[in-house]
Amino acid sequence: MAISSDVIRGYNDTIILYVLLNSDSYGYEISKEIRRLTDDKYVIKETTLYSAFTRMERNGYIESFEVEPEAEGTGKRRTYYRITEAGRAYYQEKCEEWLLTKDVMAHFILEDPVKR
Amino acid sequence: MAISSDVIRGYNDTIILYVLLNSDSYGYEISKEIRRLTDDKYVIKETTLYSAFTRMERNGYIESFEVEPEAEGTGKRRTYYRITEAGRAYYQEKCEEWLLTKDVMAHFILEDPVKR
DNA sequence: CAGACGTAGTACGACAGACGTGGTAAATGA
DNA sequence: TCATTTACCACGTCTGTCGTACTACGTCTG
Repeated sequence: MAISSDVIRGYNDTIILYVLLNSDSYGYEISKEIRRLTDDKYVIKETTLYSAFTRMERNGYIESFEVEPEAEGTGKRRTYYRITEAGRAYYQEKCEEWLLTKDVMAHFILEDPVKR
Repeated sequence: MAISSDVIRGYNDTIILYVLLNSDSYGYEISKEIRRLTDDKYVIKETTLYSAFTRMERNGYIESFEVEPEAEGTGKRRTYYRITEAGRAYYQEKCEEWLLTKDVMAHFILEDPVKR
């Protein structure tokens, strides 16, 4: 079963910010990193990714900067993103909210130990 | 912190179906039950609840029946809902999906043991 | 007995995140 | 040479959620 994206709705931002926590990155790389981390269990859609960038930059959670391919053979021009202080704070908040959500949902989920 | 509803987006149906698993119920009662189970941590909005009913009935996950206040002093007319077989199957699916989602999200959440 | 509050439900419209479709363009590999 | 990978973007649609507003009955309290 693939994860329907609506499940994660509202958490794509959190996922992207997590990737940016330790190093600046750009769309395509972030997308690959998410696939890598989840063993392809979650594949973010391109349009979702780029619209998240727009939204988060508008909200001040990330900043962008263009990187031209100075060295030859480094591919095309890229738009890098850097997480801001506000972004880090927002990430923290969303983590706490997630933990709360997990607790709440636990009341409504019957796990089937036989099936797992 | 209150749970922003968008977090749970797509899982309100699951939550409602859980309440209906063991007994038929109606809007107002289901709403109270959700609050009770979560210690008021999650309060479903009225409009969200009733639009979920419409959607789920359309999809065949629940069936409705009217109950008139036969005995005097039992309040107003109520619309009861009953979960269908398709609804039970859907609930099971969503549970499995939730477990998968939890696993995926775990990669992107840093828990702060100090703060908890 | 008036008004507040709890019970029970509905209509309508707006918003926002996710995503489908389709496109540009350069670099790489077979 | 031609497909594939890399890299990004515009536009429009869909859908779940929610704000606002409304109806209507019963009960409790001052």
